[in-house]
Amino acid sequence: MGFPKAFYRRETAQVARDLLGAWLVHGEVGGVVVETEAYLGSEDPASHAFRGPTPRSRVMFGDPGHAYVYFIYGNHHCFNVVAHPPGRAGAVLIRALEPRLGLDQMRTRRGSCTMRDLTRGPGRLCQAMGIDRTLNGADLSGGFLRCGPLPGGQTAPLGRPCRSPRVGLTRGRHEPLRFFLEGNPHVSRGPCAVSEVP
DNA sequence: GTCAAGATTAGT
DNA sequence: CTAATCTTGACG
Repeated sequence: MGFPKAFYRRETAQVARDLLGAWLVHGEVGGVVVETEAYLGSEDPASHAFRGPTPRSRVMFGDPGHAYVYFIYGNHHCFNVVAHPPGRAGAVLIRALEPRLGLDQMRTRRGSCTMRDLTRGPGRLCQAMGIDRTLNGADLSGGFLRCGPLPGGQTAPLGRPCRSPRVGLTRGRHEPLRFFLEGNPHVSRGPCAVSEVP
């Protein structure tokens, strides 16, 4: 089971916070979310939704609880979860995962790398999980691609929720819209925590 | 049509 | 620190 739609129909930053510790699965592979970033609508100059809907950003204005996947820098995919209150736009970038399921398959896709680097960083995470643009717009509840609460039997990931500025931006750089589990080894390098979150 | 920038990564 | 690599969106 995935999260109910109402889970995604809230402030994007709140959803980004609550996605820490969530279970994400694509086919035979998956893991626990340990790092996210919120990208908002017209008020966020770093967001693809800043200048209104375009062919690419259209899904950010659409149904919460669907995937937004885009291609960047000629090599990499980034996976987002569409999340926003009614009438707005926004998505949560999944930046890092603690790998739990299908480690062999992920390793095969990623080639030679340390276990720690398997799903650390948005591009690596997509490569390991086999996520690409064909999943853009896909529903995240209960199908081949699934996002939901941590199943019983899975142990909670290490670390307390914290927040900091987002990684790799030129504009909108100061907003503390990155969320991560402080001290978790699968979190990417980035700004140190500026505050904890409940 | 043209062009610069980009929510990254691997390599020096 | 820098190159790689190609899509997107703004502008004319």
